[in-house]
Amino acid sequence: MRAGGEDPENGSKRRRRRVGIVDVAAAAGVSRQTVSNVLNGRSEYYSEPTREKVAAAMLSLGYQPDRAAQSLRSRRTRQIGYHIFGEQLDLAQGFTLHFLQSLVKSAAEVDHQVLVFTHRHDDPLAVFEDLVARHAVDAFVLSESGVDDPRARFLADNGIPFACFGRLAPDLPQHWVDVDNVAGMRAVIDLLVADGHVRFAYLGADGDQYWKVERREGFTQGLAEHGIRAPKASVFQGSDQGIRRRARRLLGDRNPPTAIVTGSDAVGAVVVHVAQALGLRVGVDVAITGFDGGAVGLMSEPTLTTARIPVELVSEHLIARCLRQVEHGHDGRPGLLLPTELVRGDST
Amino acid sequence: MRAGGEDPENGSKRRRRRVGIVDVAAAAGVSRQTVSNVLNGRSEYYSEPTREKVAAAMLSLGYQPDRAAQSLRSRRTRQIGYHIFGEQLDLAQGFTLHFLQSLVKSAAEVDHQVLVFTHRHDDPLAVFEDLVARHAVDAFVLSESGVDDPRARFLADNGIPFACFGRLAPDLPQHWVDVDNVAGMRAVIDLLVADGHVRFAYLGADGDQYWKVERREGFTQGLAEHGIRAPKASVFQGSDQGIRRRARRLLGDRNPPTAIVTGSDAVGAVVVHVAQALGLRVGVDVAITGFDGGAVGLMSEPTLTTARIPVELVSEHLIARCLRQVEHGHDGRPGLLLPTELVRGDST
DNA sequence: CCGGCCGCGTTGAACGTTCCAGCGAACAGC
DNA sequence: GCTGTTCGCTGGAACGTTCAACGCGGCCGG
Repeated sequence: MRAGGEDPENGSKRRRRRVGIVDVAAAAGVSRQTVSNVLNGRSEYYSEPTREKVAAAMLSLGYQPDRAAQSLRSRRTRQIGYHIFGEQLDLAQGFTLHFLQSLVKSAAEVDHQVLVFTHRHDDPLAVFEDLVARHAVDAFVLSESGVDDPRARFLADNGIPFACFGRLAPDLPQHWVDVDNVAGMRAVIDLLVADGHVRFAYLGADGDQYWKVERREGFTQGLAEHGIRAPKASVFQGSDQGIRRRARRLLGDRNPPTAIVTGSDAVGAVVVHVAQALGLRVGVDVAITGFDGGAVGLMSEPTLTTARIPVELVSEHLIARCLRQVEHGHDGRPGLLLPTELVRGDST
Repeated sequence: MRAGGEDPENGSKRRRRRVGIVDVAAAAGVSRQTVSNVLNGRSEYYSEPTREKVAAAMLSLGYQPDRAAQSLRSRRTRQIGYHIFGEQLDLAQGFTLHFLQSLVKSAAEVDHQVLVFTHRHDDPLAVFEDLVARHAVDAFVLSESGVDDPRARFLADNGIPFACFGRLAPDLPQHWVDVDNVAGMRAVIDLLVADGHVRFAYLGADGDQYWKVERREGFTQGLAEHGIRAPKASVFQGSDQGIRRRARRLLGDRNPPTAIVTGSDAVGAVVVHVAQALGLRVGVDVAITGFDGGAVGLMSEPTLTTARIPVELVSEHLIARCLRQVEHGHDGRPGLLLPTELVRGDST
């Protein structure tokens, strides 16, 4: 029975009241507090038979706890804030949405919800304080966080719980989860070397985010391990346009690389693009790899060989870390580095 | 002064209490209710001088209303639920995120927040009812809504406020905002015809969503208006792979189209891709157009000529429609059709 | 001069939950 | 037998806000 109209049963006084904890208590023949205890799983305060009675009553009355009331009294909102940049106009959007979906799912599993917000341009940090002051969220999840992320610094300074997707400076509390970009990239190189490639190039988006630097590092380290030296000119980071230009130049060379490693699926897709425009068969004439494992790589043709980021694990851990801080007031554990998963596509 | 530690000023009793409406009332020398009235802008219940006193007190105390308490008493959460599909693995993701950003911004402007959620697979509709029953949200915004969207039908049946980005069946309350795809596509055709194109083809993603059908319709209508007939074979809707194949076939023809119109920027980018792989200069040898005006089209090379969806307007109206229902219990206004904006890129 | 109404306020009572202190019974230790 | 402790449970009192109802002076129409 969904919502609905009249209900004579409870028409004695005024308008129909919401079924609350008191109704459940009455139905189960216990006190409010006991119902509350059952609801919150404080198993040391009730016996098994009581739990069953209460559970039955809740079910038959279709009881749902009221978030607002719970929040007011317990000072916990069961909501996690996710900061989304307002302008962000690049191809990483696909990945961001994918991550957000995953985050929402992970939060739902522990009965939490995700509140998405943007900052005001005049004071980008104010909104973080506001949201927690007004009791809209318990904690924050930040993605695209740089090592010296001002948001993280601000939150840490104010003792507001948070967790970042991306590493943080050592003097900040290590509330982060990240993937091992170096290892992931090295695995990609291993695969390419095993495939017999000898001439390599690296293309990535510009910026000094940890992951961008690391993936490039992974590239050179991986090659070094196989005794291959990457010439300076073959490693490039730049804008979308710059990458296209460089890719064209590399591939038009009379001694072109046999494998182009890129810093993300988005860049990889662009390079595939350029290669095909030059009449090359990707996966045959030249190998191209990405990094991420999201939709972009899967939808490209040919599909990209890539290091998949375990998005589900990442978000799960981020949520867990937030909750730990909310409950314990801190999270003693160090940052968490997760491995990527090598996914072989048709581009190599 | 941000948060902070000790504050001797109020150390008389227990721990430091949150600054609430009563503190403001005391500081301003008025009653709780008056502060509340000022806060909620019920201007018929207070005079201008009182308003100023209260405002000054709020400012000096740094008062922020507590969302939880407000929600509990007023039965309004000031939160809007946005449903995001859990699996969605296509290139429209970029647009979805763009739209979400815009929605968040529009909501923020009327002091509302956006709660993102996904459905459970066993009962996709349950979560909608849950969220409103537990007082987590006041209303829902649905995007990617089909004409006969089951979510919209469910919400309408249960009297839950909502607004859709996308048209709805006539027997449903017309809580929707949409763009005029037909007109937008016709404008694109007009431009192409003015540029001297004579042989056209249409490529779009498959599916029977209103917008997909409409954009295709706009294509044929637009051509008809100029006395051009589009042969059956030149109009195609299919999967990503299918589109690539068809594009290759079209462009490899000995009498290829001079302009390829596509149903979205994502498809447009793919087609640009294919054309370049065949050695064609997009914008010179062949014109290609998109539809959306998001990042994909802007980041592609050359940039796509496209019909831009006024995302900001759309989300603004969606939020407005939600609020109207929450406040009035309904929204008498009919669906809203917004025009697109023709954006000329380098692909034509 | 009276009744009604309007402008501007006020106070008590919710809203639905969890916190806090306590309480009886059972069960132990000495 | 007395004290202490744990288990399971209870009722009163918040949490910070808005709702509902009412007060009171002044103004207006009759």
